[in-house]
Amino acid sequence: MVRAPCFDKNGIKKGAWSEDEDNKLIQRYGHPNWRELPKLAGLSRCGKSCRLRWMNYLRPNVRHGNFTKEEEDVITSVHNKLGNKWSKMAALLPGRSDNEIKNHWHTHLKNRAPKDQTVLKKEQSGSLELRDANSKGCPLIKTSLNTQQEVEILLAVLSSDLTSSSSTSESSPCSLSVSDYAVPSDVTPQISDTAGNLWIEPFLPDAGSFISSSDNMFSSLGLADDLISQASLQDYMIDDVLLWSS
DNA sequence: AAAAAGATCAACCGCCAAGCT
DNA sequence: AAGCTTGGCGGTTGATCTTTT
Repeated sequence: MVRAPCFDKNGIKKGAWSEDEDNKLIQRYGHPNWRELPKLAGLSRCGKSCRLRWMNYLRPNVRHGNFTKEEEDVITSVHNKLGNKWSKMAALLPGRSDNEIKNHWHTHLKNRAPKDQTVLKKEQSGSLELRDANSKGCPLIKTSLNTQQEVEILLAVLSSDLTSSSSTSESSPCSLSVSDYAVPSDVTPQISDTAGNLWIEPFLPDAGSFISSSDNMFSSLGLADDLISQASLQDYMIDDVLLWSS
């Protein structure tokens, strides 16, 4: 299930690694420069290929095989909050490589998402929607895109809430991601509901568990403290919300 | 039994940020 | 300040394996 070995025009070998190559790489590991390492080890590989082979298969304590339920829970949880941050997931799962986690997500976990989950959808106009996947009607939330920071707050709040609510019910967490949203920096934030109230109002400061359990997430997004405070959540029911941008 | 379709996963590719010159 | 090098990350590919028809 690997690519057949071959050589490119520069004489660099590509494709599956042989046992002999693995041994040479292991013997030379520790050199501070990945690009120099293959020369010293007598390998016809590029530095990147050596690094990848080492990180995914040859480094000590690397694990392969079935993922445990706990590992899958970690992956699902991080994915719900941060999207495709495979390296962050790998940091939380000793012995697992980002590549393996990524593969496992695409082949096993991704398809387990329920059909009635709430999903975000990027609109052609650049607006942002939150809607039930089965609903053909109005989106739960629809807003003009604002600053990248505003979008990240929106996604962070929604994904965290839906994830936390899933722990007390049978429903599964929804999948949210900020990766697809490029937001013009000069657009004035405008998130409001049909009555013209600021969208953030349902999330007025509340020193509840939401904030304390989400500090790391917000910190990782680089959000200022006052914005984190604004993003706190109280009695938020996703199905009750219908917000439109003006 | 054979062909087709789907699933798996190792490895490659391009982009980006940080560090160095 | 600008350009270059390097390591790291996430998306994608493609060969092989497994299941279905």
